Amino acid sequence: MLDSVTHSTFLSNTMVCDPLMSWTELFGTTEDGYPTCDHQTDSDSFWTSIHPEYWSKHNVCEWLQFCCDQYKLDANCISFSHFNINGLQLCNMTQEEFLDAAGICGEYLYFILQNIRTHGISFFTDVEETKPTNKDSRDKACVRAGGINGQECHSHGRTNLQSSHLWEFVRDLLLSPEENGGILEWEDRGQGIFRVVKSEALAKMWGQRKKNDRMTYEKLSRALRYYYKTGILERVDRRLVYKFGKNAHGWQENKI
DNA sequence: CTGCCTTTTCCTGGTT
DNA sequence: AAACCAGGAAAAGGCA
Repeated sequence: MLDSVTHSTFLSNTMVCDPLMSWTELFGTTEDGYPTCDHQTDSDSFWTSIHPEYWSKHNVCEWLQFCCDQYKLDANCISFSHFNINGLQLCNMTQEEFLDAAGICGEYLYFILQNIRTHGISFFTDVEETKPTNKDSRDKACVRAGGINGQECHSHGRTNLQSSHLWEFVRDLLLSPEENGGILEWEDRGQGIFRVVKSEALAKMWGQRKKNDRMTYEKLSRALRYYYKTGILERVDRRLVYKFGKNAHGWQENKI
């Protein structure tokens, strides 16, 4: 875990990405914990049951997160601040705008979105059958383990919980104000300093995520303190205030 | 089964 | 006094 964090922090995306990897190698038929049947999840059907144009802002965010989980995309590629839009706005984005916002994963995500829009499909197996020319295969490279997890996602797929790390949960909550409910607040957006406004609510929400109704802020904060050691968080000498460290990624504004 | 990692649980003691 | 913060220790769970 720490390894992947370190990599994503110190290597550029282009370095992480291997342009030679084929579509199939990355998304295809290898098991990799994602056998074909696993794509038939409730989440998949959710995303195809409602036309993207009718997705809410929250849905858009969830969809991106779901894709990161399901297809092992590196969330670090995506500028989430650019996707604080509803489904209609998402569908109205030009390909160029979309690529700008979604970074190196953009072509692949754009392709998935267009497939959902036009064919109502999102599964990888479907995508695979109608995959574009291999020039797009370079985007696969942003595939890595440890993508962010879908917050409050309708998905109950195994992969969601598995990749659910506390700091990513906190980060994602900060990045989606609608879902946040004032639980967390940026204190200094640029420096990654944030405050836990409602500690008990945060613990409860985290407990829900982990299906653990015994979670408390005391215990959650102990887990947060362990992040000081790994550089995910840095200590801030104020009550209920934390700061993202050099090994945390994906929280920066306008940063891909 | 093993080892590693993150998180949970519990605890003692200090601070606001 | 209640709510936090600091970490140690140990154990639970997930994962490769």
